[in-house]
Amino acid sequence: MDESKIRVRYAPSPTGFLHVGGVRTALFNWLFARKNNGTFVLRIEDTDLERSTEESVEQLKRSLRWIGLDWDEGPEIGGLYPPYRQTERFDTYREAAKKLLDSGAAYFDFATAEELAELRKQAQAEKRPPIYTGGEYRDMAPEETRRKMEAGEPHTVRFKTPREGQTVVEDLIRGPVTFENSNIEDFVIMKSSDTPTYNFAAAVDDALMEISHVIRGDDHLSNTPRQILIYEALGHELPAFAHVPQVLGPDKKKLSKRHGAASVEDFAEKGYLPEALFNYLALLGAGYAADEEIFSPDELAQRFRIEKVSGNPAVFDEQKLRAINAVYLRRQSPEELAMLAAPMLAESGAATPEELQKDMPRLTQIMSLLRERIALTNEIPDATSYFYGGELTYDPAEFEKQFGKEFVRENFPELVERLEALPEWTEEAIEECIRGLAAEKEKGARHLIHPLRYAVTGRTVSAGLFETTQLLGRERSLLRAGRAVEEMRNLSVT
RNA sequence: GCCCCCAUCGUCUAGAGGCCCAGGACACCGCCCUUUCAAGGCGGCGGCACGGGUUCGAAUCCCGUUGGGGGCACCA
Repeated sequence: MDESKIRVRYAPSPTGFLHVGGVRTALFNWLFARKNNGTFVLRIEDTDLERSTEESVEQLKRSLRWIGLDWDEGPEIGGLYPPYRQTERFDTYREAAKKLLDSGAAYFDFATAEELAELRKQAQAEKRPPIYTGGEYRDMAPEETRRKMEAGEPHTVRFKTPREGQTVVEDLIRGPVTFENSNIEDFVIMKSSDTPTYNFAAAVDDALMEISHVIRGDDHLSNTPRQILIYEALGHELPAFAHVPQVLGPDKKKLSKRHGAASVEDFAEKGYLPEALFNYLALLGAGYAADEEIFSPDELAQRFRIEKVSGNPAVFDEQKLRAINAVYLRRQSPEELAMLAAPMLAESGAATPEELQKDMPRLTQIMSLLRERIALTNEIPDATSYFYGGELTYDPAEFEKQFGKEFVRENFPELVERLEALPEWTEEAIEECIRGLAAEKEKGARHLIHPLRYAVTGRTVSAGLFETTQLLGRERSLLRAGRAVEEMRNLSVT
């Protein structure tokens, strides 16, 4: 196969945020294109004038770029077959419709909405499938049609579906899927507003844009025979089809906002890295070997095989995404993380932009301490806040737990004095100081470490205490430790 | 109701007739390391939906049942 001829497309309709299920099919298209040196086309399917919005178009492009899916042809880029927005291609569809009308593959239908609803009701009552076959209009005499047209009667254009035979979709993932033509109604291709329906516009565009592989959500599988019929009537060679399953929530229902997060921006907001979402989504149902799971987009593309994509719907597992995100976070350099953290800290009010500006090297060190302890970038402000500011407020119950013990009461003040006297505020000196005192008192160092940790960080968990204390700085550490000594003395002796 | 798709641990999956009394990852549970929490190391729990075939042999092939998903618009 001539690889340069491989053309795929992602064709979203701009009616809301970019759903992760959507990104995943975009992703598969992208991977397939990159793997085969093909072209990845972005086409905006905005024929639904009611629901399509300009914000959604922008949002869509932003989300795609955020996660790293760049398109080779499409809006803002151009390409061989512009325009890439269906609302700008209406003439093309009208022309194609005319071609089908002329060849007899389609016909004008004058049935009103009420008549159609009535037919549907009737079919239902008789427990027949509601398949509309055009009634008197399908084979109406040309003169009669002309007369009605001239009278200005509202009409649609319908496809004259063969009453017999079968249409088979050769699906790359599922194999041949056979549909009885008798189960396919004479579907509308041009609405009475003289604009195309989805099935028509999509098929016409895929044909004209020379799309070689249609990779899309499997909610379109049952549309495919209609599109094949259109292709054939138009005299175009068929593309290959691959229908990828939906992404489900934990309750096996289609993933939605109800599940917490469903769109790319939801996950971005929650603190996920684009690389991590990319990696996770690509893994979800793509049938990669399971021995390793962390891959770059290029590696994923090299290993991607469309026919290995699983045919069954995949449940979205945020815990796993989170785990992968943690891996990516750990892979970032402390410098990169510091760049990421600075604006977050400023925004959260934990530190002022000035002090951050002044001391990026310290933030960098902080991030290298905390890198392994966070899974989402959102956790950064909370995880680092105690490195900034002065005195802390302690939870009385926890404070008492840490400082109520006799050993602590007797020796913590001494520890603080010794720390104050330290000539050098280094990790090593601090450690020696603490361990030294503990040894003198013949107690495990942990008896001093825990209360000191609580005193200087305000929490019971942190990175290693010695390095933390060094990074906190002498002044801040001693201020907090001294304050703890005072509060300790206020504890009632029990 | 009709049409279509799908079915391996809780979840994502490996498995394309013997290599599988089924392997990995996440989650969970232990242990080790250790100043706490992570990270890391080691170990554990846990699954071929069910019933019939085909075959010397089936997670793998066929049929059915059940279950889940999707579609049945002048929406995409």
